Amino acid sequence: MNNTTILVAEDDIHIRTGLTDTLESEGYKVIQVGDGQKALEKFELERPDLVLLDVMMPEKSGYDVCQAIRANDDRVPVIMLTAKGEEIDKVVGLKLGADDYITKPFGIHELLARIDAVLRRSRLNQVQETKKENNKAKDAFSFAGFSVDPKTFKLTGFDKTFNLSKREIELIRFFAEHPGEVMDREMILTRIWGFDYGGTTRTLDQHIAMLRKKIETDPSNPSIITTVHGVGYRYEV
Amino acid sequence: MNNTTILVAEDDIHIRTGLTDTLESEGYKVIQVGDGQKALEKFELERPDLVLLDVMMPEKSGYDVCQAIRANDDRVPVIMLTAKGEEIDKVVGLKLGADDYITKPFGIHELLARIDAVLRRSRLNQVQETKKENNKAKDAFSFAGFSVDPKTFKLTGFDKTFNLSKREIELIRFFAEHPGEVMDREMILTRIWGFDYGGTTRTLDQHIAMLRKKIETDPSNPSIITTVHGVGYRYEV
DNA sequence: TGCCCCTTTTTACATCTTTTTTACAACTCT
DNA sequence: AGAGTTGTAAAAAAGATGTAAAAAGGGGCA
Repeated sequence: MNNTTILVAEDDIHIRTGLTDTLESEGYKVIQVGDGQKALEKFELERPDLVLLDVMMPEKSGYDVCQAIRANDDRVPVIMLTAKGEEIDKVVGLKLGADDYITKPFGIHELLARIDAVLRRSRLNQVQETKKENNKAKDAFSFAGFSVDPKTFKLTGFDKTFNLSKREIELIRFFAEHPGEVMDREMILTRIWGFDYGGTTRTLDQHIAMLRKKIETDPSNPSIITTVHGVGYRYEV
Repeated sequence: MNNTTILVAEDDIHIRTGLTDTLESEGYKVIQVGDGQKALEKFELERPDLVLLDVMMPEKSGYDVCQAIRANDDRVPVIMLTAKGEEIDKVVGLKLGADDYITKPFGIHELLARIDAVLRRSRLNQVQETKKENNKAKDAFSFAGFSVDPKTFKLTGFDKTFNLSKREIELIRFFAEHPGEVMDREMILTRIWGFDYGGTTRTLDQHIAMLRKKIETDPSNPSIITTVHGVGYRYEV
């Protein structure tokens, strides 16, 4: 278990609750607020270990909040969330004091990786807590008899080798992490494509079809990733 | 037992009483009103723990009520009920302050899940009550000697395994939750198909027949789900 | 910049599943 | 027996999925 508290400041209710649920399921304590003013209040009150700040918020923008936080705490890690097209250069470039930024929509792995990274850095700064590199994300894993190597983007097994794309790796990893469970489309899209992915659900089907071509013996009659009509897909164990 | 009070504002008498009955049987205290004006009055008077607001209501729309509530209480969770095709984006998008919305017709499980979710969040905000994820909805349960797993959509038992559809899972769960009780058709349709389901009652019979094919030793002479003539069905204990 | 190549997303249509309705035979109750 | 109810196969409708191909996006590089 983990005692790290994260303050999430984001006005979009769906993104906010999505973030909250995800972070809580990762073992973080989460405080969520919907505008910049409340973010500051909660920050003073709770002194979280990390702050996720949406740039566009009612009352006070993420920029303002970040500066205000930095004015009396130059240590707590701050990650800015920016929508595509917003001027992200300013966040880092103008030295508002943010430690990182991430562009929406972002997938869960990307977010968790950055949170890990900034937390690790801030802790190294505070104590000389030499923490072993715990980078599970890049370790090879096995899937339905294949071996998947995220470092080389290769899938090998049964005397075959395929190159995988980034999405394919993410998808396979996701299924590998949930053997036997039915994963519904919304959940997959949210976790891999991002909390506010706006695209169609057919994108996912398309990727599934591509994956099946590589991993299934008979792609038109899949036995590894099966369809659960009206819900999603299941990685058969 | 539960001391949570829910204010239900909905003009359709059938949906409203259906909601009320259901929520009360779940242990919530319910205050029901039929228009937006009364919703506000009751809100001030009773200060419920959660508000269910139909968007289309006489006197004052759900939007208006939501805003008015938010004007002096930015904490109480509000869930909007919208008919299919109504512009739901506005609910969340225009930042009226609702915590969630749900599109009619909705089944009871979906509603209860969302109520649980927003209540959990609002409580997490108030106290730092770190509550473990208590997701009963996804736990496997047993039914007539079978095991039913909502995570995998599989029914296993007696050396057999079947894949279940979403409706079948819902139906089986419903019976499993009410062993020995006679469940009348209207109630089953309301709870599973939604509070304003418009279809015929034969739909249910058809689904029962399908279920019996999977679970009964002799489907034409059922012993697990029996018929109560003129009323509905019963899950024999 | 403009072009090329590769990945990702969207589109479009065929196909397949599930759900619902229909139709009629069988059944229940009085 | 008669009226209403239920069982259930089969048709119909609704909806979801598979997938090829087009379109869009995104570097890298001349």
